[in-house]
Amino acid sequence: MQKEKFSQYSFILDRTARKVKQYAQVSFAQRDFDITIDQWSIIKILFQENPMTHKELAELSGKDQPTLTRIMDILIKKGLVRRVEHPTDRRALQLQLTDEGKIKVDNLSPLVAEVRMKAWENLSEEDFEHFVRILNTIYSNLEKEN
Amino acid sequence: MQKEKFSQYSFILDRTARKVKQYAQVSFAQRDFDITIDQWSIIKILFQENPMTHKELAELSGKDQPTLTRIMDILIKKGLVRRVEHPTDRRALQLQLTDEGKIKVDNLSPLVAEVRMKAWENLSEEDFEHFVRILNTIYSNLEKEN
DNA sequence: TTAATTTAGTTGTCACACTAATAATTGCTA
DNA sequence: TAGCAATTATTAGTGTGACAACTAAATTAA
Repeated sequence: MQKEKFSQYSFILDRTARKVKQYAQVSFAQRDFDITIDQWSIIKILFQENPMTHKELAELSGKDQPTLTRIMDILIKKGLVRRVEHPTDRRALQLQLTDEGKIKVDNLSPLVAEVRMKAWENLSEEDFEHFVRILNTIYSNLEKEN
Repeated sequence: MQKEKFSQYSFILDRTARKVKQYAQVSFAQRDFDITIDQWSIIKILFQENPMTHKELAELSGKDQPTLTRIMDILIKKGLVRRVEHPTDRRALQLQLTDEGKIKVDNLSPLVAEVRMKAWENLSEEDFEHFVRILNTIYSNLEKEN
C-alpha cells in the first residue's frame, strides 16, 4: 500500500462531515428552526424512545456525557425537554420531551429529511451501501484498542 | 428513494470523522508529539509549500480564516511558525515554518503515516476509490448553492 | 455495617467551527 | 483623484468535542 495515497483521507472525511453539518445548519437557519443540528439529533432520538437517562442518550447519540449535559441544558432552556427523577436510582435523571418538543419534532421532521437527501444526488443505493460499510469499518478499526 | 434509509448517514459520517480525529490525537499524545491533529495538518501544508498567506493556507487546509488565525497563534507560540510581512500587500501576512517547525515535520511524518494507515485495515484500494468519490460527491452536492 | 469501589451526572479547561462585525489596506470607478 | 467597494486579517460570541476532576449516590467487599 502506498502510504502517500492515503494521507488525504482524513482531510476528505473531516471536510465532508463539516460541510454536511454546515449545510444542514444553514438550511435550519433559513427556515427559522431555531435549533442546531446536534440539538436536533438529540430530540429526534428522544422522540422515538422517550424517556431515557443521560447515559443512555449519550450512547445512542454518540456523544460523551459532558457534551450531552451541555446540550440538554440548552434544550431545557428552550423548553423542549425536561429532566425528571429516575424512579429507582437517585443518581440518575430521566429526560423526556415536553409537548413543545414533540410538536417541534413533528413539524420539522419532513423538512429535515428533505435537507438530508440533498447530499445523495448523483449517487446510487449501492454507493450508500459502500459508504456505510467503509465508514463503519474505519470506525471499528480504530475502536478496538488504541 | 426511501428517505428513512438515509436518515442515519450524517450520524455515521460524523462519528467516523470524530473517531479518526480522536484516534490520531491519542496516538500523538502517547508519542509526546505535543501538537493537535489540526495543527499538524497546517504545518504539513506549510512544509510542502512555504510560504503563503493566511487566506491561501485557509483554503488549502479547508479551514475558515478565523479558525486559521487562532491555530496560527498557537503554532507561533510554540515556535513552529512565524508571520512575516507580505512583499507587496500590506494587508496580508506571509506564514513560514521556523527551523524548529521543519524539524518537527521531518521527525513526525513517518509516524503520522503509520497512525493514519490503521484506519484502512480490512479495506481495499477499491474501497478507497469509492470513499474518495462518494465523499467528494456529497461535498460538491452541498457546495454549489445554499 | 463500615469502607472501598463504581457509576451518573456536572463543571472546568482547552481546542476548533461558524457567523458577524471591525480595522486597515487596496482597487475600482465615476 | 476622491470616494466607495472589496479584500485581508482579526476579534467577539455561541456551540460543540475531548479530557480531567469532582460530587453524590449506589454497589461491592471486608
